This record gives sequence, structure tokens and C-alpha cells, in this order.
Amino acid sequence: MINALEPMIDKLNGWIELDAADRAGLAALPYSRKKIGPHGYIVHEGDRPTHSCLLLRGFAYRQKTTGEGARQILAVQLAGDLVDLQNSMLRVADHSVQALSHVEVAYIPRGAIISLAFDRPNVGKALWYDTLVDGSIAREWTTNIGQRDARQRLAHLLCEFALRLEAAGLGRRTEYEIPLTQEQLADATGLTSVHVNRCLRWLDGEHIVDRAHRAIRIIDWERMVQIGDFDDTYLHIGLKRDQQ
Amino acid sequence: MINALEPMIDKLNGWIELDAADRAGLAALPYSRKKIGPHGYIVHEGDRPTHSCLLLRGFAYRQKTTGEGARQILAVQLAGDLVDLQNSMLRVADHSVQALSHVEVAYIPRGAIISLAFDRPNVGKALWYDTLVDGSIAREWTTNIGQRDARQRLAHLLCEFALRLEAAGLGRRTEYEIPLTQEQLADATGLTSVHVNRCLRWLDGEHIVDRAHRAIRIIDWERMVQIGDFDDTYLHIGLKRDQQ
DNA sequence: CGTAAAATTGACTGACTTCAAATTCGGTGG
DNA sequence: CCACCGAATTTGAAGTCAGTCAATTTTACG
Repeated sequence: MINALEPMIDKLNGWIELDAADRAGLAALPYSRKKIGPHGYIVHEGDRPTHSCLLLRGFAYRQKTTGEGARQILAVQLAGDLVDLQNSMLRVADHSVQALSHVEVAYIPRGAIISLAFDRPNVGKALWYDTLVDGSIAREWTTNIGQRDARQRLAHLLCEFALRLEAAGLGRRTEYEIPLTQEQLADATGLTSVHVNRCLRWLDGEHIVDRAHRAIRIIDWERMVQIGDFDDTYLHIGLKRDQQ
Repeated sequence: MINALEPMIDKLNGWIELDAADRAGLAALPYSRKKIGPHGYIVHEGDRPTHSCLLLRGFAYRQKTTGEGARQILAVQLAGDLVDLQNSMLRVADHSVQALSHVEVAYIPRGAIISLAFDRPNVGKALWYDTLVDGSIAREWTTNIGQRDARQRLAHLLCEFALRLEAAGLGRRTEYEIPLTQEQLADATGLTSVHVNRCLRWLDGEHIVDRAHRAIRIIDWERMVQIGDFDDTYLHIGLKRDQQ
């Protein structure tokens, strides 16, 4: 029987080599599964979570809401992502996590993760790297929103999704599916949905991307990279290979 | 003799209670000191750092530069901050750290920190919390830049500095000094220096803040909080008290 | 299939940028 | 201690990118 936590173990193993005991320790983590529909909350800002949350299937996003009700999407999470080390380690969740599609999640008691992290240093390091890579992506998002114009922002985001989905084995960089509405793309880039629409239509008209439903086909990857000022260093794909 | 690492130990002790052995372990970390002038690089994007860097004295900032040369300031660091766990743990620095004022830094071999983190779980947890709080602040910055207008952004940032400096014992929330130029404030908020100037002048004219040199006096804290839509939860000040 | 959600489009507006010039500040060397 | 000079701040005028508002068309899914 395949353990439901396998995708997470594989992802962590991508950051640092885990031995059999490390993997066994991870596989033995207690958890409870739950299915959640689109828009459903996985973690709510202000909660005092006792569990960490792992995304087993589907897509989710992290977001914050300002006092005026504006929403900023902070990250998009793929299956296998430990969605909530951020929140569950701190006492009060400072942001929400919501389902983008139908998702299945595993809630793992935070105590069990912390113990394992310190019992098995390689697991601890892998978890650490995972949060560091999350942080690196967050910094690039800040830069994207703060310094690039609308077209660049969108192109950059679409390039990021392409590479992350490819790395996770969930698509190809030139053809993938991600269930984000234009309004959600807007909230992720600090734009309005109207303007996101105009930019997408432009990319479409220039034959750089081709859109059908929520599927994206990047016709001209080189051009897209150039428009989005995209450099994949910040994703730290291939970290393990680099570490020696 | 007072150990130069004391401010860091105090800060970490603010996240989780450290016992004598934890503190001794931290105090025994090997390090080399270095003085760096304003604008000098502490870590350069693209470096493969072998050391982590602790800010002993002065102010520093983290930044990324886009392919077009636009600069985004990602964080401002105060004395006592471990400025570079982010970068030094990953193999390639994905952003730079530069001195804002005359600073003194301590370079600590990353191996020594990693060993200590896993030998003494409390130290590991404290370091972990430290990066998590950094992450939380980063998320609020993203939200600030993505969703708030110019006035709100600036007011929010100035409120953040006020509380962080107060928490670090480096000023009072209603009166503090921070050596940021208006151009740097602009790069931190995704605005232009011209517009930052206009917003500051407005805050000034409304008698909400009073500026002299790089010192800021917040005359009307309540109003400032309201204008900046500021809620300090994300700073996780008093985390230890909340944790039990 | 029907209906609510999402995408699309147009006209108009405005917050912020750009460019350029004048003024003030601050640190350093004489 | 003061004079100097580059850096930082301040101000004005004009331009533009993206937002707002509102209506229409298309899509998705229960």
C-alpha cells in the first residue's frame, strides 16, 4: 500500500538525501485526512492551529486580507506541499490557506513533526530547506509586485507556475493546467481582474500563450521568459545537486 | 567581558526560553568580526556563502534587483538580527544584504550553526522561529505593496519600524531614528522617491508625524495606525508569552 | 440545461510616475 | 569651525499605466 504522505517525502527528498530511517519516520507520522471543496478554508487567519497541513491532492493558495478587505494571494501550493509549517509553528496563524480546487489534505500534529525534525536531523534540514525555498519564492513575489509592470508580473508568474509544475511532475513548462481565475491572478499580482484580462489577451494576440479553459500553453517560452524578466534561480530547483 | 553575540542570544531567547547550556552553546559559536560602511555589501546575490551573518551594530537591508535594474528592498534588519540564515542555508544567495549605516557584523560558519541547532533543540527551535517571523513580516510586506495605496504603505511601514525598534530596545514607538533615505523608502514600498516625499509631506502637514533629519516622531499614533491599516499580529511580538 | 460565475470589452478617471529644476542637508577636509 | 560639494529633499508640470464602472458575452457545473 502506498502511504499517502509519499508525495511530501519525495519532495523533501529533493532537498536533501533521506535514508530509509528518515523516510520511515516520515511515513509513520500520524495524520487525519480531509476533503475540502473549492474556496474552503484549510487554515483560517487568527486560528491557533495544533496541526500542520499537507496538501495531498489538488491546489491551494495562501492569502492575507487587509483591514479594507483587499485580498493578497501570497503563494500557490501544489500537491505534496507542506502548506502550513509557517502558520502551525507560530502560535497564531497570520494568514489563511484556502482550497483552489477540490483538495485532499492531511493534518499532522505539530508535536509529531517537531519531534521528528529534531530526532532525525536530515528530516529537520529537509523541512528547514522547504521553508527557506518558500521564503525565497515569497521574496521574488514581493519584487515582482513591487518593481515590475503588469505584463511582466503576469508573464513572470506564469513562468514560475510552469517550472514548479514541471518539477513536481504535474505538467510541462510549455503546457500545464492551473485552476486560477483571472481574479485570483489579479490578487496574486496586485492588479485588477480587468487588467489581468487585458494582459492575457495581449499575450494571446501576440501568440506567446494559448489559453483554453484554465489550461495554459506557452507557445514561445523564450519570449515569455524575456517579457517576464524571469530567472529561475530563486526556485532553487536542483538544490540537492548543488549542495554536494 | 560581554560576548558580542549577546544581542542575538537575547533576541532568540525572546522566541523560546533558552537554558544556560543553550546560551553557552550560542556564546561559544566561532565568528569573525568585520566593519562595513554604508552601501557596502554584507552578502552579494549569487554568492555561495559559507557563513551566516549576524548584525552586531547598525542597520542593514536585504534587496533584490530585477533584470531591468529596479531594486526591491525586502527587509530592514536591526542590530541583533541574524541577517542571513535565508541565504547561507541555501547554496546560492538569492538576494543581497547591504549596510544601511556603518555596521559591524559577525560571520559565523554555517556548519557551526547547523550543528548547534540539532545538538540543542531549543536553539534549533529559536532559529526556526526567527526565520518564521521573518517570513511573516515578508508576507505582510507583500500584502502592503500589493494591496495598499501609497499613503497606507508608508504609514504601515513606519508603524512597523516603530514597534520593531521598540521591541529591540532601540527607540520608542512614538520617537525613533532609522537611517533610510526617501529613495530607500520608495524601494521598500514599490513607489518612487518623489511620491514618497509627497506622502511624507502630507503626513507632516496633517501633524501626524514630525520629521527631523532621519528621526521620526509619530505625533498621533492612533491616526497613524488607522491610516496604515496596521495590525501588529504579524510581528509576533510576545511569541514566547503566547506559546506556553 | 439553466444559472451563477468568469471573461471580455469600452469609456472614463485618477493615482502615481516621469522629467526637470531649485533648495537644503550633511559630512569631510582644510 | 567653517567652507565646500555631492547627496538628498522638495516642488511643479505633464504624461501614462492601471483602476473604476458598467454592460455584454461566454463558460462551467450542479
